[in-house]
Amino acid sequence: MALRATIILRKNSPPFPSLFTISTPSLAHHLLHHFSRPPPLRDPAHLQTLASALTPDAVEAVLRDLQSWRSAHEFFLWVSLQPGFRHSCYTYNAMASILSRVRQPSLLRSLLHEILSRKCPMTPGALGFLIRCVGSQGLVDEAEFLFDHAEELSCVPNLYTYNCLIEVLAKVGRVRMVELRFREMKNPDKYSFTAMLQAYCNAGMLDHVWRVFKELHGRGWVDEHVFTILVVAFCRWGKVDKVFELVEAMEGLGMRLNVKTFRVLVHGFAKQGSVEKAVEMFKKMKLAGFDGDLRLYSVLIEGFCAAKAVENGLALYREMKNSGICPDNRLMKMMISSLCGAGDMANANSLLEEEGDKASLASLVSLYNTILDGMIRFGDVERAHLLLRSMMANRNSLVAQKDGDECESREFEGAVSESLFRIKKSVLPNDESFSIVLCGLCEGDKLDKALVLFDDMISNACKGNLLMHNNLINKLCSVGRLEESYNMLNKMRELGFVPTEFTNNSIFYCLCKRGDSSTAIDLLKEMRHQGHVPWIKYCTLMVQQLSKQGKVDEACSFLEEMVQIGFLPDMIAYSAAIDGMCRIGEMDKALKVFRDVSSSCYLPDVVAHNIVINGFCKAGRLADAEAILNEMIDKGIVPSTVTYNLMIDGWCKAGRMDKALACLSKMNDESEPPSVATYTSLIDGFCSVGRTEDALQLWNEMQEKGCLPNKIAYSALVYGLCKCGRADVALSYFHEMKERKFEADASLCILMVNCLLLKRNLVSATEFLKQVRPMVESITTDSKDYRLMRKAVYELSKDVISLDKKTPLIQSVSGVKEDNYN
DNA sequence: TTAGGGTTAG
Repeated sequence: MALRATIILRKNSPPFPSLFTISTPSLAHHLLHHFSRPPPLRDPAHLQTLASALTPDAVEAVLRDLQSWRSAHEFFLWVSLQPGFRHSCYTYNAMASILSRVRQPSLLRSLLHEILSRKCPMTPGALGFLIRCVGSQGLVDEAEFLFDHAEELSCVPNLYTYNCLIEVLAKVGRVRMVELRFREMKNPDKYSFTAMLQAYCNAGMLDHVWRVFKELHGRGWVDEHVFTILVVAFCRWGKVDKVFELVEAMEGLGMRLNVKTFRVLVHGFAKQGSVEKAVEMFKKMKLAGFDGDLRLYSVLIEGFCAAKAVENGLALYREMKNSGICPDNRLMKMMISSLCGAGDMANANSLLEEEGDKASLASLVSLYNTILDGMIRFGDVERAHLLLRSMMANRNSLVAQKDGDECESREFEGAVSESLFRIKKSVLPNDESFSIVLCGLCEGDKLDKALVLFDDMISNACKGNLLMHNNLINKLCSVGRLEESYNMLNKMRELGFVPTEFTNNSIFYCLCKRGDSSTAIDLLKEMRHQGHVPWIKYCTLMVQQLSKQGKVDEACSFLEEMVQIGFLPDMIAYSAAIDGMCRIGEMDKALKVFRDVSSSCYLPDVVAHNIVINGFCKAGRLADAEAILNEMIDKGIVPSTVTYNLMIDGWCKAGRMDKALACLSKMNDESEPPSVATYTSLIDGFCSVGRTEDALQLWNEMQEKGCLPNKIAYSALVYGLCKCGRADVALSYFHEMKERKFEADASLCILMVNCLLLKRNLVSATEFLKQVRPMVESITTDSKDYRLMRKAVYELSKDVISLDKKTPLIQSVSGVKEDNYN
């Protein structure tokens, strides 16, 4: 390195001698002096002089010593422009090393380009070094390219060059390429095998990992690095026990992990939820003589908190503090949040007491906000509300003392002792505090309290946040308080918040629930303008509500207007409209909409077809219903159980049991399992035509197939048997129904009573009448049930059976003449 | 912050 350069200086350029030789360190020193300062402060004449003496060694030294990478790069470019200077592989590598350290892959790429285009001769070692730099920045293809073009750089790669390349390939898991290069190598060494191991670990190829490990072991090449690769890989795969096994094996061999690996393992286990194991590893780390720091403690404490073992987290927190490490705001928030979330307000409070004084005012308020949030998550919104109120009281107290000694830093007990927290005098609630509690109140269905708090918030000169306003509006809308939600919308705008898609959709919901289509259309226009999209399910709600109110045409117009505005309703919304028309018997209109929608926008699905089939069945137009069924099969839409149920019910109601049974067997053929509704329709159908035995056979078949009867099925059977005069069989099923905890309706009981009377089973009839008594109030005087009831009471009153005369209905029917009700 | 809204039996 004792190179000397001769520099011929211009005349009159003091303080430098006119002619002298300069050593490399001195040259480097002068260059460093210039390039460490901004360009305007450099002496161009002097630089020019220095330029003529440049040597690669000096350049390398300057690059190494310049503090800033930008200056280094600037120097490098300057050097490249100097006539007569040629970079060596070492100056290139010095620059490459800097660029990879500061993560500048694109500059690194240009550097490679230059090296290759200038065909800079490289030694195998230099090429290996360069490949490492390039690979570390993820430029794997470039690394391979360099290797493959070694010849152009007058380089014959040696074992080291190969190892550098396969390490790069291994790190990114390019196993096949590693294997290929490995096979090309003549005498792979320890490093080559280690790179292979790394490759298999990164690719998760466990069998290969063990194979290579055995190979390394057999050659006596297993070292700490090899173990570390394995341990980190097993940690990543969540194989905690294996990691411990390996670490113990290392200990047995007198090896130990380095601190970085320990940290990786502790972090890894904690993040994977094995916090106990993380702590065990942490203990090993401390035994190995390494200390924990805030980050490591934080990740462990967080692990405990996430595992709902807050008390362990707290113990570790204490240990950390005892070892002299102070928590940061993030850890404090996590601890306080977890303690509150677990309901441990006392410890949350102590933590705040211990650290609160050290925190800045902003941090302190954010800690209080964490408490508010934690209380709400614990389900104690009331306590959070009280705490917030105590914080608000601080402001009032400050105002009252304005001219007094407000610098006094005393604390006073929170206004409400149940909040358990001492409120530091300086703490005032901010927008976040109000938002947290207001959202909590909304969530807890305490809307009116939230509204009062909102007004108080405004008096406290706070304005909350957007989420809070949205929640308030959403809550108001969900309980139908539309006017108030409009007021809130105005207030939110005045406070500078811009309503979002969520805000508008909350209002849209309310309008749909009310069936107010014209206002909803206005809102949709506005939303379109603002680029907001309506939640399509509310459109369906609008259609349903309008249909319920008998305004099917309005529902259709609403959908049409939506299209005009530019929002296309989906098939579900159209289906709801079609269903509305079917239910008022407007089958032809319904069919037209069904056809229009099919031809213009959607392929109707099974449910849409079912709706039309249902419409036709209920209108008694079974042939039309069947035509729709065939049409859907032709379209390739598979009928569902509901489809067949609708057809079966239609045929049963028309007394066509043959057709209904044919449908049932089709269901079995097409493996659409019959449901309890299928059997109920059939049982009802058989009873209606007097075929009670067939009905009972189906009843058994249903249960054999694992289909359990429900209340409707029982009612249908009992009703049918009564109608056919089989009171005793009906009675046994009625009892079974009650045993299975299905409550019979009043109609069924009354029917049962009359049926028993017909059979002169007066004792049972009386029992039943008593059962009906609690339901009497719900029977209207103009109903069939009422007439049947009167008839039953009259029949019974003719016999000497004690009746409770107190019941108004029974009183009213007592003494009624038979021809009055017949 | 929001994913589920339309069809069947007594």
